[in-house]
Formats: sequence, C-alpha cells, structure tokens
Amino acid sequence: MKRTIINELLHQNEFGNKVLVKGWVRNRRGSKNVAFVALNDGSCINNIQIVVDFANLGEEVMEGINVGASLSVEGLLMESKGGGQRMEIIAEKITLLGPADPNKYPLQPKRHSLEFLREIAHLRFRTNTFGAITRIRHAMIFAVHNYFNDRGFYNIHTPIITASDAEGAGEMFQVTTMDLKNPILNEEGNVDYKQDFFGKKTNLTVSGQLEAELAALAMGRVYTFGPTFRAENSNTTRHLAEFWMIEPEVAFNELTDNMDLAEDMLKYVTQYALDNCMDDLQFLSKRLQEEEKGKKAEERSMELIAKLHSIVDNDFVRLTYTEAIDILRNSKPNKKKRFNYVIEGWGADLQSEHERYLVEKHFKKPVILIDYPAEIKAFYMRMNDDGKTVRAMDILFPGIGEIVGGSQREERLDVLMEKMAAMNIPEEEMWWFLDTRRFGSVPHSGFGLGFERLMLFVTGMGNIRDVIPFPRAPKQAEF
RNA sequence: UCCUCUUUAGCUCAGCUGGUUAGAGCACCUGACUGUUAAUCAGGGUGUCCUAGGUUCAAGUCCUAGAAGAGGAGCCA
Repeated sequence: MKRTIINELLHQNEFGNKVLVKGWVRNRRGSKNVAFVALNDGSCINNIQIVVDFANLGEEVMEGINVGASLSVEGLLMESKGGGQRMEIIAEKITLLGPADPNKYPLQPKRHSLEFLREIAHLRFRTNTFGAITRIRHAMIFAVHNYFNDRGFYNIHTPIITASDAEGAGEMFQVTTMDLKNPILNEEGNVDYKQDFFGKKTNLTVSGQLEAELAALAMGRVYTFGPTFRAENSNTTRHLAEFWMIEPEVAFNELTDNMDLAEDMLKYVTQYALDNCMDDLQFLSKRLQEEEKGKKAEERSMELIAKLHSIVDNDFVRLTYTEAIDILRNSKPNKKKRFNYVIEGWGADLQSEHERYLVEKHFKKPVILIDYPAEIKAFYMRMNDDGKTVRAMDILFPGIGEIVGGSQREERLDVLMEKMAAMNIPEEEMWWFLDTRRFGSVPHSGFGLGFERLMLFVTGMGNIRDVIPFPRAPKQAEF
C-alpha cells in the first residue's frame, strides 16, 4: 500500500477509505479502552490523530509508542468523533519503526525554550516551531528564485572561495591547505602563500557583489543567492558567521530603479508567504502572542499576519540621509539627550537606536535611506554631483534594522580609481573589476538582502539563530 | 570585543537577611477512568545546585577567577 502524506490526507473530503501513513509521534493520550496518538510527518504543522481502540487491537500495541517514536499506521480514515479535529485514522495495524526511549528523548509535548532547542539543533526540526520555520524558509527561497526568474534575471553562482581582499565588508575566514603547525615560510620569514593551494592567500567570500557586477555588465539582470561568511566576533540576535545573501545587480538601473526593485521584491516574497504558508504563519503568530503575554501592551509586537499585510499594502518611506539627520536632530530623544549617541550634525553615522527611532517611532513603516556621506560608505558607491554624498541605499525594517544594503555603483573609471586610491584599495588586485569600467561601462545598481533577516521578519522570530537550521556564530558550530 | 543578567531534577523554574533532610509543575513509572485534545485523578523524586578556589562553626545562597548561555552595543546583511 502506498503511503499518504499527512498534509494531503488532511485536505481530503472522502472518508471510509483505507490509508497508510508514516511519521513521528508528537503526543499520546489514553484511557481504559482507547488511546490517541498524534502523528506528524513534517508535511504540515498539523498532526493526524490515530485512534487505537483496544477492542480491535490489543493494549500491548501501545508499548513503545512514546513521544518521538516513528510509526507506520494502516487504518480507516474517518470523520472524527472528537471535537479537536476534522478526521482521524482508526488504526488496524501499527508498526513501531523506531522507538524513542522516553527517559532519554529530550522533547516533550510542551513549550521548550528556544535556547534549549538551539542546544539540540539536530532534533529541533521535530518541534512545531521549527517545522513551521523550515517550511516557510523553503517557501521564501522558492519565492526569491521565482521573483527573479519571472523578471528575466539570471542566477549567477559567484565563487565561495575568493582571493580579493578588497571588498571591505568585514573580517574574513581564511582558506588554506597549509599545515598550521608548520607553514611554509618565505625568505622574509612570513607565510609563503605562493606555496598554498591557490598560489595566493584566499578567503571565504563576504559578498558576491563584485563578481555579480561583472555578470550584470553583459547579462543585464543577474542575482546571486549564496552562502556568505563574516568572521566578525558578533554576538547579536541579527548576525551570523555564515548566512545566505541575495544580491541582484542590474545594468542601466539607477538608484530609483534599485529602490523600486528592492521594495517590489520584498513585497512579492512577503505576499508569497501569506499565500502559501498561512497555517505555519498562524501557528507562529499564536506562539508569539503567547510569548508576549507577560509584556505591557505597548511593548508587544504587531500581530504577525497583520504586520506582513502592512508591508505589502503600504509604500516604504524614502528619504535622504540629510533629511533623516534633520528629523533625528529635532526628535524628542535627541533634544532630551536620551540617545546614547546624540546627533550633533551632518556626517555622523547612524546608530541602531537612530534607525529604530525612524522606523518604529517616527514613520512606523519600512524606510529607505539614501544619499549617505561618502566617508561612511564603501568605495564602489556612485558619487553624487554634490561631491560629498554617494548613491547608497539602506532599507530599514521595524524590529530588524538594516535588511538591505545597496547602491548605484560608480561606473566612471577616473572617479572610481580616485576613490580607491583615497581608501587604500590596491588597484592591481582589482584589475578585473576596473576592466568593466574600461570597456563599455554603464550605470548599474544592486543590493544585498540578508536572507535570514528576511526570515526574522516573516516568521516574527527574535533571534537569527532560530531561522537557519544550523547556525554558525562565535563558539557555535556543533551541528 | 565591551556592558548587563543568567546558570538548581530530563524540561520550565522557586529556594528569604548563609542554618542542618534542596522543592513545584511538566516529562517518566504504576494504577484508575466509556473518545482524549499540552486529557484528568491518585501514588512514586530521578540532583556534579556550571567549574575551580576562598570566607565561615556552617555555602545552592557571600567573595574571586573561569566557562557556557541570553539581552544590549559595536561591526553589518
């Protein structure tokens, strides 16, 4: 007999047929004559209820059917006599596939702390919360590819191992095959990378942008969606050492086009979650409300599904860095010196308390900030005509902070080279990048979207380590 | 990396100004129950009180150092 996936079963309207399901026991209850087993196979948040009537099957079939055990169940699919579910399977044959010793199995049918579940990341897929997150994560990956594919973008696999040391996006993980105890040294006594695997010093990528630019300046519209590595000693709820980043890069796009693309894309993928993950979103929404019960009303977050709708239905606020500074300078917390970093004037880098004020207090919706001072942004961003700001673009989301960082790129060779010289970026290592500005250079733009930060927003989770199956962070690489 | 907090049963947590035998709920085991919904009811305690020092007649409780975890900051996506 062919196995039926539980999600398909739960959408059926025909009863009385014999079915076969397989899955893991989430819970069991019993009384003298009958026992109930909640079975889940990962296909959806809901369980199928298995009814074990001791008149049909001996009481001993329940032996070993504990939380966590895996079962194969044959029986009749019937409308449920109980109130909690539409249907159930009256078991005719139950096979215990793999027992789970209840004295050792760490999961119980009750709420566990997310910290505890992080310590058992190999088993946390078996919880409702991580099941929901895992299904939503898949849907979001799919939505991203769908979005770009439908709009004629090409997916580019940019290298994971890179030799360019000039990206300036953060500390890097070195890649080497050398013996760390006994590295090969050159005449000066330094490590001789000419003898290393690639013949030069290499690292894990911190961004696929530079390579994506090369592709965009021939293919038109491209995007990358790959793993990205930052060796920063960051211990926050929104940083990972290994994360997935989406980086579209589009030839002939100027900054406004870039903003339009990012906003449209974020709305599309959010709508995709609403259209395809409603059961899981509803579960996460309830979970979040439950968790925030103890908080004061004004500290609670907006209901998850309403929050997602508000993103889709409202335009993002667009304003320049200069306008933002004016708002902040005249804001109550600034005047009353409540900010840890009081805004004195133009040129200061915005701290997360300022970003949060703009997004969560002042505008109460996503904000796209553009035209930052050149000094606080990367070398490749296009200089504005004022000579002091660049066409940078950060998108700030409520509760998350910076979810997108992007810019129109500097396409003018002379301006770019001047900038690189000023920022001490070695020209000879970047010859291939500069070639694109030497031959058929055009205006172009792109951005980086942190996939896990998007996941934080869509799932309403509070810690980035809970929206990726196996988080990599300082002192965390167990699984 | 910096600041703050936390670490007690398998899990979630209580344990007062230091006081002798360390507690609760859930899980688990046994039994009861006519179909349960995190079932319910009765009984059963399963412990390196994070680690190493120290103060004290006496330390889960106080002090010092360390480890791990969390929250915030910085860095950023």
